[in-house]
Amino acid sequence: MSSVLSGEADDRRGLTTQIKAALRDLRNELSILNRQVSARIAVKDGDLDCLDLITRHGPLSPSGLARLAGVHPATLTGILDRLERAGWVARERDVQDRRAVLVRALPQRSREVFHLYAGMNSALDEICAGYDQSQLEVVADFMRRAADAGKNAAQELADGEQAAHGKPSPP
Amino acid sequence: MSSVLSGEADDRRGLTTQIKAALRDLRNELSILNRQVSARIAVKDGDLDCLDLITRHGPLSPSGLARLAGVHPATLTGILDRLERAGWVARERDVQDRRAVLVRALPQRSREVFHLYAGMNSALDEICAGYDQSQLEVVADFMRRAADAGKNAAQELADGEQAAHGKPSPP
DNA sequence: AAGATAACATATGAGTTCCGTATTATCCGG
DNA sequence: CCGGATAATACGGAACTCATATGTTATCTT
Repeated sequence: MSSVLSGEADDRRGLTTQIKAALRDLRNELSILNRQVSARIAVKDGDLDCLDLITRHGPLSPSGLARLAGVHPATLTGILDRLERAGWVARERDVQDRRAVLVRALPQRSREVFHLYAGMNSALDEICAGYDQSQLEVVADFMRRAADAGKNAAQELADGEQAAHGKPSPP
Repeated sequence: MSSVLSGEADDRRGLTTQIKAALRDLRNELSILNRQVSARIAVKDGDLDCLDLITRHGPLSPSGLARLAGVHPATLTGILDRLERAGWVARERDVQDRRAVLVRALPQRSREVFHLYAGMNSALDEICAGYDQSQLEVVADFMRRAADAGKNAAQELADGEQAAHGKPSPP
């Protein structure tokens, strides 16, 4: 068989491994950056994750947010208490369903956190400037797929947890 | 002025914005995945971050790890206590400097966590299979740069914190 | 249509974690 | 050797997490 072909296959395998390693690294560094930013605005890093979710996924209910963030509902109450007390978010009752609450991010303070990410932001601009358009498309595409894969993997783990403690598997 | 050129510039700007959004999303999803994995092995998610760092950056000292992970040294003592008690890592005294300690990951249990990431792992294999070699190189390269940018940004924030509380700026 | 049931958010409290500071052990320069 | 610096940990108060309980409102059942 062709050594050229198997050589290419090896390269691909190696690259895939490199990508996984880079992804672990990336997650870790971004996680640390997140921690530093959190410390600056005097919230827990989990709180900042939630704030980010609230900002991006519009006004939403605490229970929805709990599912989205993968935290216990009671924990989320505490998180929202802190975010609300510090003026990051507002709670308002849902007019459709008066049991429910809608949480929305307040725009004023959001600028602060944006400013803290300014360094990372401009660094990313510089990095992106080094690629051509089709390459940027590849990168954006890859990251969206990877994020989706992460979401699915997390969901499967959550479901598995469910199955382990509850009924084995619904028919 | 050329509408074609400004159109391309607009596309690039849009792509850069998309990449930043995708990166936020990616970080968030991976963070949630991390939380689920942590819950499965009964450790805090910060603990898992540290375990990952220990695994990847070989045996290292608690103080080095504290710097690397961006956590308070006293907090790290607690983290290591938990990881050690559960059999994830071992502490051993450094023979060169008997004040110091070396922390190393124990291989046995590491397989468990590997298994929990199996779903994500195979999903990434599939995703990577959809790109050709040069595209994979672009992705790997981008992620390494982004991780580096994150590290620098976090470092700058940490230094700024230092400057804010200590001397304004050393000459 | 009325009552039972479920869903939503939050209160409560026990157990755990975080982190500023103090303590102990060790290294290094003079 | 000794004084100062550095590594890791001990300690304790404040803060956090989470299982469970509670009060309110919606939805289902018959």
